[in-house]
Amino acid sequence: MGVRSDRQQAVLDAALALVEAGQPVTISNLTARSGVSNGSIYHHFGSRAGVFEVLYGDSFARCVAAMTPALAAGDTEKVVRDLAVRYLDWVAGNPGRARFLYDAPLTADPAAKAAAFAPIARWFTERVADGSVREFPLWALDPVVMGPAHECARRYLLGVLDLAGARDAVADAVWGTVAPLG
Amino acid sequence: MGVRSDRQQAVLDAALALVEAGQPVTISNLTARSGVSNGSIYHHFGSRAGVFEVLYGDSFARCVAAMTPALAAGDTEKVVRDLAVRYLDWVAGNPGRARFLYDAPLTADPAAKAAAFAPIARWFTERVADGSVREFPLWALDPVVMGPAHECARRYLLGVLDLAGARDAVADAVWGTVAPLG
DNA sequence: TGTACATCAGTGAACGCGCGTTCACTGATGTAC
DNA sequence: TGTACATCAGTGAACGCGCGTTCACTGATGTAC
Repeated sequence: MGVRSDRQQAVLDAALALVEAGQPVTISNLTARSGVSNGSIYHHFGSRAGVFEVLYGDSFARCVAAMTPALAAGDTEKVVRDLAVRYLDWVAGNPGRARFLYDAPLTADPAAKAAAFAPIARWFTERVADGSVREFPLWALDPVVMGPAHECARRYLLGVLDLAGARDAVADAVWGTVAPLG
Repeated sequence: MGVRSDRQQAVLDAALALVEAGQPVTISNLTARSGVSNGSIYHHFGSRAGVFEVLYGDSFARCVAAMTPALAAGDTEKVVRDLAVRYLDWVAGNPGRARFLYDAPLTADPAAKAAAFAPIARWFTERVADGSVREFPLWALDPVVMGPAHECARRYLLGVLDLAGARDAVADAVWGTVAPLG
């Protein structure tokens, strides 16, 4: 999806607004929120799932882009903690997109996701190699190391957890999962 | 819900089987799988949500019951690792119930859940007090400390993670979130 | 012991509703000659 | 400079479908007297 017309953007914006409002992303809700007719939505996106695919790809890229600047810090512990905190802050600032990523996790192909994550993965591979981080299998990076952040994000999106109040505890825990054994 | 009739149990079994098969738990699917008529389901459970409530309470209790024996071990690290591993094993052995707990997290009242979790919470409170475990806020126990286990369980249920192969990495990480700083 | 009635388990056709999708159509904007 | 045609954006009524739920009903099992 190259250039995006005003109408396409209006539909995508409406989809996000609906998710944020906790309302179902139905075609009729999309037409009501965006002012774009249902036929026009099908003309541009092909199907309801087509809207979701675009929104998913968009959101995933934004999320990773918000995290990667953390790698710039020099200190290993600071980088790890900052990655976790940046993720939480992105979720808090983009609840619609985050909900979207969790609700439709099989929408994008894994290869594209892995490519986007590559810089972060490489950073960890290097630190494992030089011992500044505990050894762990690379597949564990997102589900295991970032596990505390993910679970807190999910509960925040359900409305049962204060994410701002969880920042420090999550950063502590995430660093704890990879900190060298004392 | 005190004594449970054969028919009630048949409906609950069918609901679990449907979730395990990845099929939607609709009333018509329940009648087809269980042989119980839709009217009878409404007679016993009041509504579709009524079925879910019973199943949720049931499953949560079983899950906690599968974990608490871990507290019996003497060594602190062993207990923490065993809690994580027992949770993963319960999920692997009861994918239908687990999927259910994750899909309908607001079905049960938090007080009942907290009560069931109390023994485990108390164990951690004691270890925090005597320093055999790092200090962390108690609300963080499930989402943060058990975060790696939860995220891996969720991805296993989506079919994108090998849970048996994740046992060690998860146990390492969970212990890392609470291990005393070296 | 018999009779009348209340209660409860269970049935399955029928309902209204909202969903994603289709389709015939309009109108504006290139493009060929 | 016109004219004919193709292409594309956009419309909105209508479709079929599956859903949760309702409801009038049957039949068996207490219970009162």
